[in-house]
Amino acid sequence: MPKPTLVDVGREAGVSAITVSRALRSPEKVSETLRAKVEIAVKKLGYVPNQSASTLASNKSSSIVVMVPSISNNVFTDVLGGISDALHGSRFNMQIGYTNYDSQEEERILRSFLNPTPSGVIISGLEQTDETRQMLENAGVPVVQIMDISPKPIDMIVGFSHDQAAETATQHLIDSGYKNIGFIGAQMDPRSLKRLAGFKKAISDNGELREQCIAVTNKPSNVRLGATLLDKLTSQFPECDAVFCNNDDLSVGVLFECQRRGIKVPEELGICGFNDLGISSETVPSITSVTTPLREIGRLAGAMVIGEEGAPSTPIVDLSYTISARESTKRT
Amino acid sequence: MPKPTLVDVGREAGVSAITVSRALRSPEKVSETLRAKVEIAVKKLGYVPNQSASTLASNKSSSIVVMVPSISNNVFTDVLGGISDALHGSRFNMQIGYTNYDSQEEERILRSFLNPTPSGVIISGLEQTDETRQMLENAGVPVVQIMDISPKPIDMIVGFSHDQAAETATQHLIDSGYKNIGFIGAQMDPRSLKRLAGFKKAISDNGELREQCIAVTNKPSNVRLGATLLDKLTSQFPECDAVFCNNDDLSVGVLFECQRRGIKVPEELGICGFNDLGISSETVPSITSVTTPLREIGRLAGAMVIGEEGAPSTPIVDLSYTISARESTKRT
DNA sequence: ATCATAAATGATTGCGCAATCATTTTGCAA
DNA sequence: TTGCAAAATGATTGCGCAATCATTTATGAT
Repeated sequence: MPKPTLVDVGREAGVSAITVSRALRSPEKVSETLRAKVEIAVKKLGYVPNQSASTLASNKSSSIVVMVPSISNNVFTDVLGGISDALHGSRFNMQIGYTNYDSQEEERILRSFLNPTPSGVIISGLEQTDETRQMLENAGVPVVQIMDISPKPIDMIVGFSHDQAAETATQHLIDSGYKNIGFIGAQMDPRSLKRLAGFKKAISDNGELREQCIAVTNKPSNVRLGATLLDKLTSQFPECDAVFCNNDDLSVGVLFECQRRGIKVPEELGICGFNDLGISSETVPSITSVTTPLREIGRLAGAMVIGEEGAPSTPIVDLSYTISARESTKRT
Repeated sequence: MPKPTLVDVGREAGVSAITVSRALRSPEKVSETLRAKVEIAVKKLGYVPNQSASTLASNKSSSIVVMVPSISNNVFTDVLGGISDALHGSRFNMQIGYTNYDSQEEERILRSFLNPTPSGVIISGLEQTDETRQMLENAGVPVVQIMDISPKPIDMIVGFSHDQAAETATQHLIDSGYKNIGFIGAQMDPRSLKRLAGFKKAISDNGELREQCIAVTNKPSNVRLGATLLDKLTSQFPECDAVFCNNDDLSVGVLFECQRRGIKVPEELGICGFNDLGISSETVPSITSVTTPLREIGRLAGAMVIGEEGAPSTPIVDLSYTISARESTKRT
């Protein structure tokens, strides 16, 4: 038997199709008895609404488009989890696009996702192409940029300042007594570059910035890369006594490499990571990291994009970060 | 201006709407000149096909539904990455559902995802409700179960045997000279239970299985939990000299706890993890783990569900796992 | 009872596209 | 040139639903 339609349900319940539609979409607008009859008919026939037809007829889909650079990056799985939380129980579902850190790809994917128009868009970062921004503005739906912060978002934005977070973390290393601080970074996307900028600012403000204190790569980040980059850093910058890492994969990798090479942490080398992904607090010694509100970003973005009550009333939400000072920077 | 439709493009190109549709969907069926004209018109108007209308008219959507228990579990991000790889460049897109390890929730989500009928379904595990299996069979589309293995899949299946993998890993511990081997597990879903069964079998085959050698919880897994469960295990099973961990989060947590408590690995305690998620090979000492083909599962499932050439020809694909023996079990 | 008003329900139409079938044009052998 | 198959293009229709407007029924004040 073919899938039942609204007409079938109507026939079963002895009412017209449109009444069934109403009973399902706005139960408060139909009488109690009728609502009950419809419910029974729906159950009996196993009726499930056809999304496409609904979207086509009403010209609005119930999906929230989420654009992230990567799925394998733990940072974004946390954010997606937050969005998922916010959308759970609402009538909206999530449609995820992976841009692979490529603005052109982002534009391409988003273009196809915007027809039919979704109910809202959540998009990572500030670096959309002009075309993309144009599309988003024309779409006439709520748009929430996430991860970063800016005074002029496309529509709304929730995130935090990567420069400031990195600057504060670097200052923490300086305050802990380290003199020759290096920077290790992978996957140098725009937010990573901002972290580098924040690092440079803190160093410059406290003395002289030397180019050899920076070891970065554009490869995707992983634990092993932390070891590789520490090698590179210590060979080009032997007097290095602390490292600020772009993210926690790297900082963990650095710690392990220190253990292998017999470098004492925090005495001979201080280590600070970024994002505080859960393992940093568990290693021995535990690793200082910048705790960022990833899940909260997702949750707020979700709430904002669907206009949920309880969502922030301002379109710009600058969340705080905290330095979780741990053993890896505790020089006595 | 409103979004252009096929009719608009047709008018612009001086042809009928249906010809435009054909030019876009099966370019080989229209003349070269016309194809060019249509292409120009499409570019000029910025035409993007309306998915809903297309789906409604053709009664087939171009999405592949993927059901996974959780997004924050690294295991599934790897698998999703593999599926994403397989689908990239094809005309199919991915629609992801999170079941949160709940069969009823899975059934509910899947029901809504099946109308309109997608082009295929990829679903984790074997434990679907009868209703769910029924729905999937009725849908008449390719279904690929993943992660586990079974002689009678709903349609197709790609995975590996969790019992066997765990049994082999436990045997590796026995062969390494450990005498009192414990089991640590979190998030005891059906596959975890199979691993436990494999563990028990290996132990029983080599002596006597004692209940106190097992410490498990249903909480979601994380690194800290490894430490907690090691505490529990060593208090109920003090003579324990090796642990097989349900997954790598736990094994890493166990290693760190050993470092904190001054337990020598691998001399006083051997450690073996599961899934080999990338950090196990980097810790000091490195941790033995069961390397499982997560990304490959995703890639094959993707290829199988879209019937890509290069996909396996058999509906049941039992992938291999390997024991990556590392320092944490190298008793000299 | 009468009427006014609101609440409840129904009929019609079109969203944008693709399936189907109909028609026109092209290529080319005889 | 003619004829005919094959290729190219077009016209019509309906997918399932929701918006809009029309109609019926209930409610209640006088």
